[in-house]
Amino acid sequence: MGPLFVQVAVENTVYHFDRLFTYALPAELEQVVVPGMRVMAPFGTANKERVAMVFSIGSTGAPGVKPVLAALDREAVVSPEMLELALWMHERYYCTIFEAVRLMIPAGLQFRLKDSYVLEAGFKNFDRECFTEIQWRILLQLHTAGRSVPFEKLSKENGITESCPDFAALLEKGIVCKVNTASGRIKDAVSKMVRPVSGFMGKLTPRQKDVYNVLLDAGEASEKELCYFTGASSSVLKALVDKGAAETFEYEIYRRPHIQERKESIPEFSLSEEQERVLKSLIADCRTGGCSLLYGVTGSGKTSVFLKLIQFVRSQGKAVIAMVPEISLTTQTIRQFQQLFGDEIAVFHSGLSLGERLDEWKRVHRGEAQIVVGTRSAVFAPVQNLGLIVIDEEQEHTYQSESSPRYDAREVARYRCYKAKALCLLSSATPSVESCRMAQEKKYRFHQLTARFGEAQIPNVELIDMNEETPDGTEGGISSPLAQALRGNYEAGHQSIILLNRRGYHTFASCRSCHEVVTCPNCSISLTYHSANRRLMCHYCGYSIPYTSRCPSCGGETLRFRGSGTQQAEEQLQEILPQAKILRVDTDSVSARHSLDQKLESFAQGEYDVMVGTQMVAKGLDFENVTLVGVLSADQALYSDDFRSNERTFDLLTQVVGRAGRGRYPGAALIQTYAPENPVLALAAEQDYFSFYRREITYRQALLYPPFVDLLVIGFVGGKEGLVKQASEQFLRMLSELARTSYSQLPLRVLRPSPAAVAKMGGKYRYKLIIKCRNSPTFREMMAQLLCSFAKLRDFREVTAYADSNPYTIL
DNA sequence: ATGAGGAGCTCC
DNA sequence: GAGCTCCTCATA
Repeated sequence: MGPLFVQVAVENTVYHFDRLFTYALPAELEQVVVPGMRVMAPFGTANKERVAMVFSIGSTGAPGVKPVLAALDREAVVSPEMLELALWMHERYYCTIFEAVRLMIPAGLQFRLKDSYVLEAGFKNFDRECFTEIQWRILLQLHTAGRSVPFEKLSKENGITESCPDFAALLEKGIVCKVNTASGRIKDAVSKMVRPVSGFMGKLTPRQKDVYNVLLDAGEASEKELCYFTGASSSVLKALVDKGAAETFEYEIYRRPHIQERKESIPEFSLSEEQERVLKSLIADCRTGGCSLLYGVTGSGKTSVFLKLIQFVRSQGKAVIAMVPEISLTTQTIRQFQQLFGDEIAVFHSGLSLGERLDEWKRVHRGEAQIVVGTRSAVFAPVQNLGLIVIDEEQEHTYQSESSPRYDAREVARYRCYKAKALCLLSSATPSVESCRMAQEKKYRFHQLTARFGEAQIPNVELIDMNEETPDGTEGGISSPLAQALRGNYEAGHQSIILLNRRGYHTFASCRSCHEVVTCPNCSISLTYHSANRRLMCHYCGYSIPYTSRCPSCGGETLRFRGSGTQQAEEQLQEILPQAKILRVDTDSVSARHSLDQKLESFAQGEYDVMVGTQMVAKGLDFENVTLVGVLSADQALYSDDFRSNERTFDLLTQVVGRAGRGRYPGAALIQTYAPENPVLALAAEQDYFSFYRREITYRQALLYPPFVDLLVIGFVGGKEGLVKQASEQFLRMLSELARTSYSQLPLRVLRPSPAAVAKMGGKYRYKLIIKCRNSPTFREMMAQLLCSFAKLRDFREVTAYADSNPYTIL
């Protein structure tokens, strides 16, 4: 057998030179290293130690390549299928391979490389005279530690830097050595257990004897339990162990996310005839794999159908991933899932602690949990033998990552399903235009649920023309028909939901005399008033100033904040319904992790009469006593200059209207608007998805938008505006050149570069370049080449270019 | 002669 | 992006 080599993805590379690198595998690691395991590898001319993921092991490799230094895992942490997925993502999303790999490893398992220092092994010369004060302190600290100490700690406690003369001298003489430590891993949670040593004949005190007998009886117990049951202190246990009457061992436990038990249990559910029919066809789809789209009006019981489908898939011994768009929806969903599947469920979302996340990941990795429920990141769950991925409310933009790697969880899901011959099920009451088009073209199978489940009726929707309402001085007020409806509903003992469209409802501050709006100096957006701290704050960078009536622009005492946030809406509602209990739900009021769950739970229990909030209240919630929904202003989303604004408005209104009348009482919805003639609003009021789709698809075709083209946005970011602008122009020239020569066969349309909607963010200027294209492998090859050659241009070092494929918004 | 600083290149 | 080498140019 000749020498072996490994192909690895190295961390902290940059896209333009990222690829799999080959290292020699030393003989002592041959039996240890497998693909999917991380290793330590020297990288670059300085041989800086970097974490690297092993992709493959083979016998080909140039002689003289550097050797891998050590294995960092005891077993593979990423499966071969997931490694393949990482390469696919690298090609598809213009990210580095390791960035893609990182998504597949829980944060608790990720290494943070830290520079640490140790005392030289044979160091004996503790002569105070030879060292300065600071050096002496460092020596003592390292000596007492007896192991490596992170530089951070040394620096904080001794006030040194890596290049300061005292410290540099110690390094120079080799008295102190630099070592790289991989840290930041979360420890396994262990429970300390005790078991008796049978046939123990030694002497014990009465107390000890007592505990020993309990232990003999129980066989084994955790230290905690044993102390609790016997009332003994831990020193009694320790004495037992010391005398040899008992021994301790460790038992790995899992940190499980805590799900509140609902007081009454959900009754066993049965399916309607229509649901039964859809379930049958979905079961048939599972055999073929591919993609299916389930369209079901709000309240038609899509979830019940999934649950039955998942039961089927599990009965075939296959694993399931179920995704929901938001954390706030996971609690309701998980509760339902747990009723049916118990511990087979693992939860994946960002609301968990690092320890919980790690442990849920481990349960899936080890095959102990085979149903994963979670948000976008759940698509990377390490399930084996995948049978089904369900994507609920598939049109939601939360399935797209807004930071690098800018992946789309739906595309990743499709890829995983395709590879595993599993079914990818997209579900929605308002499918994205793209998905519906796929169904229309028979690329996805299509199923629909047209009736609300049980006695529930589609709510009656009315548009209220706000132009006819007498304005009472405040913006976004509550019209008299809505106020009347609220009173009626309150008196009937039912609950109401009021939606405020956050977009355009910013409580920005503007000056009455000079009409200037207060904006962030780092980001080109207006500051928002927060009543909690009475400050004007920037949503992008966190910049804030105290709110006063003094205008920063003209200096007059005429600054006022305007617009109607949830708080003002809450106050107005309270005026209309003085007796009612009102629940406000927005990002300000639910910042604490569990408070949203608690609030929703008390709303479900009927402790509140009205819920008012932003998009959060629009989606997925299911309260059977809600019979009235009011939308304070439907217009804002319509007038943003984004090709998806109609779709967003239709989706939002349909969803929120769908919250009403889900139980046995009929529901109603009132939508306030200044543009009552707008056809999108009329279609949403009628809950007529297919007419909306037909209208929208025509518009998309006419203006050449997805799904008729793919969009690729190239973003340019840098500190100097002129340079960023020039960079985008240079990029355009390079693109035109390539498109004319080597890639002349590619269909392509490029829009002129322009400043991004938020042209300045965090003090950096941003430009964008929109490319309408077919996202083919050849196109991606061209873009990869372009991004690489652009990165090498010296003139634009200070500008970074990145690509964002099919972004949800192109603002 | 000397060394600071910029350009250019590679990273296995 | 980081770190290396090589080159140039100002300076004594």
